[in-house]
Amino acid sequence: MADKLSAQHNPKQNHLLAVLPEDVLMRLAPQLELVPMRLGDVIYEYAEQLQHVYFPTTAIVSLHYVMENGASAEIAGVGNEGIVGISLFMGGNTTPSLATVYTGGFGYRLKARHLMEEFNRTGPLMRLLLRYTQALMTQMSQTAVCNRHHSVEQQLCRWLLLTLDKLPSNELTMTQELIASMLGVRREGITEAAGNLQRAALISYRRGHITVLDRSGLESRTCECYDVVKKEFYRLLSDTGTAKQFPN
Amino acid sequence: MADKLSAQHNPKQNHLLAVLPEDVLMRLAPQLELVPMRLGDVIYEYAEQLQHVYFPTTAIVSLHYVMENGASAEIAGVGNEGIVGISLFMGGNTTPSLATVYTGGFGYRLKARHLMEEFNRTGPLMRLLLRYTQALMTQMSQTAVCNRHHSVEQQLCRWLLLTLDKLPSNELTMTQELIASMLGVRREGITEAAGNLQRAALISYRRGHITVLDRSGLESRTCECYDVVKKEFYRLLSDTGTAKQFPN
DNA sequence: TTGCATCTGTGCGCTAGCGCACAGATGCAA
DNA sequence: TTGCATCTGTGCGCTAGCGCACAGATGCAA
Repeated sequence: MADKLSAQHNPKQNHLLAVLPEDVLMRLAPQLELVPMRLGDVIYEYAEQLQHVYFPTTAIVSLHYVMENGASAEIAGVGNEGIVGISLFMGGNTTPSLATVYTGGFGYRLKARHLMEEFNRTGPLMRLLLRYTQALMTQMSQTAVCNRHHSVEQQLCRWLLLTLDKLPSNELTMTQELIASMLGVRREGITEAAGNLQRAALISYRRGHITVLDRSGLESRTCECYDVVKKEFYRLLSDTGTAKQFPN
Repeated sequence: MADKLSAQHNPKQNHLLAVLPEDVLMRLAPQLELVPMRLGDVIYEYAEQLQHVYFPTTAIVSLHYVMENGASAEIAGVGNEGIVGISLFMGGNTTPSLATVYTGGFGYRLKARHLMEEFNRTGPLMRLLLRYTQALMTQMSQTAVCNRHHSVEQQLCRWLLLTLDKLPSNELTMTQELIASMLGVRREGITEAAGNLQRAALISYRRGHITVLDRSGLESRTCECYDVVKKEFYRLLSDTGTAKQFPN
């Protein structure tokens, strides 16, 4: 099993780890622990001291806030382009939001202490993580803008595209109910919007599975928010000053 | 004039500068330049290299995004508790959003080079700014949540309270039109909500001026978002590890 | 192979907020 | 002191999205 895993899995499947200079990655590698991240797993919640950070490879994590009345809203998503647990190095150690796995898969986790040792060298890892954090802030900002001004259908398109960008295939495994709770809208609203997209032959879906058929069709149907976020991630993480390119 | 200014103005009116250890502030102080920040001044815009960062003392700045169709939405606000220009030290040097002064006043500006010199010492200033950035992220997140789930009246209350927290008095100088464009809603919506608050004797207003009469009344009328943001700022900036207390 | 939990589809009444239009109030500039 | 730009108030029709209810489809577990 371990052999099989190491054949299939590699820390460089995570883009942040992939762009680190070799010497930094060599120092971290012995501490990186491949772990399954299962649908519904809570990676952290409010007022909880972070013990680890996670570099997802095939899993996707949602950062979201759950209100007193139980309603929720996603703030940002983290997949193979990022890291879960930024409040560790930002200094707050926790946030009012939750991090929950919404697409099961794998990731590499690293003990808080080991991350901070490398971060405190104030070298490439620190610079990379701060740039990543800024990109994440852009995603949060654009979520706020999009929630304010755009239709459920536009938001669904944006969300599908952002999720797709973190996946190797064009199929998402998730129910409409789950998408609705991520976006903070009614399930029926997603049923209707997804129906429109299916009739337009942009996606096809069956119980719990969505396949994107026409990516550029979705792009033309979404709002500008998707593009803003994508460009900002590219800008911030493709020229990291680490003399390595961000995988596209 | 300069004498009068220095009598009235002090870098420690900005809370971030106030909690810095004396030796750090002493190094920065000669480089801090008191500048007026006038209503409508654009502190930075997209794709512009930051030349300075700003520590507002009496001014308030809005970080907002303007859409292709001209509509806008505020992402977060920065007053005497913060700094404008975090993308400088985060490494991105710009953001897709704009920073515009919406309450005129003063602030201290610091050349990018001088800020980075101190930041790169990786001491108390760096730790403080990263914690502040995390608090700002919470504000952005909560803006997203609030935009999704809460009524215009609740949002207005939240916004008034957050703005009030950055001001010395209980009077805000701004038109309903300006508030509407900050929140990204119709001006008529603000007229209606403000009318309700006035009839409830929580505020009184006249053309361009809003006076808050009953702060706790506003607090009981707003959503949980205000409290989340306020507590998080307090938590992150009151225990900075700089052995000084954050002014309340 | 069937049963059943769960997912998706549809309909309906309701309302918050939008866009537009225009009247009246206000207060600064000349 | 007046004129006028600008701010605030109000009304109206419209619609996106909500909450609720329930029917039918699906696909996994036993």
